[in-house]
Amino acid sequence: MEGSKTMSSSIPDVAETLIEVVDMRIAEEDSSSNVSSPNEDDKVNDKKDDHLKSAKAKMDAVREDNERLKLTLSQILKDYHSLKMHFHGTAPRDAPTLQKNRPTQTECYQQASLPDLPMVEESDLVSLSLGRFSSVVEKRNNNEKKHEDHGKLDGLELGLDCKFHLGSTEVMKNQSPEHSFDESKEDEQNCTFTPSKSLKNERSGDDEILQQNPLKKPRVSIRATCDTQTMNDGCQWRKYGQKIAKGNPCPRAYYRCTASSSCPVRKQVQRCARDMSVLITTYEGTHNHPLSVTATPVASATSAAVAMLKSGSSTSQQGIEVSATSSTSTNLTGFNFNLTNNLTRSRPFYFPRASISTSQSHPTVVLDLTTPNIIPPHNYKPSSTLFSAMSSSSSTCLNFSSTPSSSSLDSIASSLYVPWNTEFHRRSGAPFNNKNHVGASYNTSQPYIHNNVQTPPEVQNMHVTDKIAAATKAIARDPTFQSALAAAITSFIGNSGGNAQENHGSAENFGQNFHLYFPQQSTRDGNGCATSYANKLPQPLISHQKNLKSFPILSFSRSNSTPMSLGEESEK
DNA sequence: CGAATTTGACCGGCGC
DNA sequence: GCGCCGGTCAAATTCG
Repeated sequence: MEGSKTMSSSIPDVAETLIEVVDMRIAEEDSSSNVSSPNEDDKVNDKKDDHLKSAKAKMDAVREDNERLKLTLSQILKDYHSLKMHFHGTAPRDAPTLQKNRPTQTECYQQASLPDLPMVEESDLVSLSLGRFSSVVEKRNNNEKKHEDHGKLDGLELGLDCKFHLGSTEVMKNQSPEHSFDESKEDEQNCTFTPSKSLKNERSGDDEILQQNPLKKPRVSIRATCDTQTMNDGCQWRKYGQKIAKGNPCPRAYYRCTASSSCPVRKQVQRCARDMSVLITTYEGTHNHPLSVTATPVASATSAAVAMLKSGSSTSQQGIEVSATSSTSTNLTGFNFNLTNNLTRSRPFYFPRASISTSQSHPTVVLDLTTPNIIPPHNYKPSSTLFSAMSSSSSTCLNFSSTPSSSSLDSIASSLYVPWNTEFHRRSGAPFNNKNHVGASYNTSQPYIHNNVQTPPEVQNMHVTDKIAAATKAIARDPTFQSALAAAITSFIGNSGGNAQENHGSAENFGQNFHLYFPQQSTRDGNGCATSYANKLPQPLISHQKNLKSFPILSFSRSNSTPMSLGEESEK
């Protein structure tokens, strides 16, 4: 509210000041041009005349510019006043009711449309223009302790609202609403981040899911076979809690990023109840600090997943249905990365499925790194209808399987030849020996080993998290690949209602061949993990699958035959 | 001794 | 309104 008043007074003031400054400079130049002395010799006079002429010409040009600037300024002022009047005339109508008998949000909107309600003070405008936060404001009104911060928060909320309409994204960290809020909130709360509180105020103007789930941050859940306590993602984490969650004997650990004191990122780590070898790491929030090289891959993957979530949800009219009130799963996109290189030009490397779930009201992208890679059959034919058969589970998209088929493994083998001996693994050689992991009676002393895989020894020896990191690193480090991925997701989702083949070649501007595949069958062969995860989902989720829009699998085929090089990586 | 972890208490959301 | 549950806090404890 204070910011609104400040804005209303400062903008015209600044404009007037600018105009005055412009006039002053013109006057100064006029006076300085008249200072020339007439008592010089002819040559000097000629030169001075020329100089004067050129100076006057410049001045005329400056004058014209100034006139244009004046016109622009006056136009801006006019627009500003117009907008101000418009704002007065629409947003604040139901402000008084907030103070008394608060109506429902719908009632607020209805009242806002009434033309004959009295104008209200600007101080009331903010909270009303942020109807989504009404509950928060109300609660704060009922809370004397927090009431002191009410005005301050309102200003914050207004700023957030504007920023959302500017179209911030997860990737635009510093401009992202959640960060702008989080950081400001932390200022209020002595640098203690409390997602559950800040989440109330979070919204996304162009995100269907987030509009339907305005209270929850998007999450990215990574499922990976991992024999260590946590998956090494390159970030620094501090454990701040542990809980036994319902339905899983394994405790859920809560971590916060410690790379920056104000970093809002949280992660939850929990073993899969049905397959103890599977570690489920759920990330929430976006880092607001520079990431180390080792932290970039996973962060990029999660950011991409969140971007996918946002992009997908924004196209809900084209069929992505995500319910805010019940758990649903949207099988969004299968990523099929064809890292063709010298080793193999055969078949694409699949990342079978993308899914978005809103379990527990959190829009969540699940990246399943546990499932085997799928090789498209030789008689591979597009079939959009068959893809819907893949909608039977909640999981995944980016598949950096630890049980790859040979050819698919070969296809990324070059990107996995990484001397990836992390500090984490050196330190936690005895896996999963935390005394607090009660009920975790499985033997994790051996890495999770899959059979029937002919893999290069380097890759076989790699830990699954190393593979994840290496593969995500490969993506993160290859700008053309990243661009192609982003472009492909965007173009595909944007055209998901049409003929996907029309997208063929859309990524060629990024030096990539871009193919779309339509698998003919489900890509799970079932190490049990993904299926079990699906089984964990509430029944309504499964029943909703028939209503979900299916998407083809994307294939990114590198026209560049050079294998991706990742070997220079070294841990701190 | 400082940093990191543990763990019981607490809080808020949500369903009944 | 109550209880359950997820998530966080913060004092106590452990670790290096």
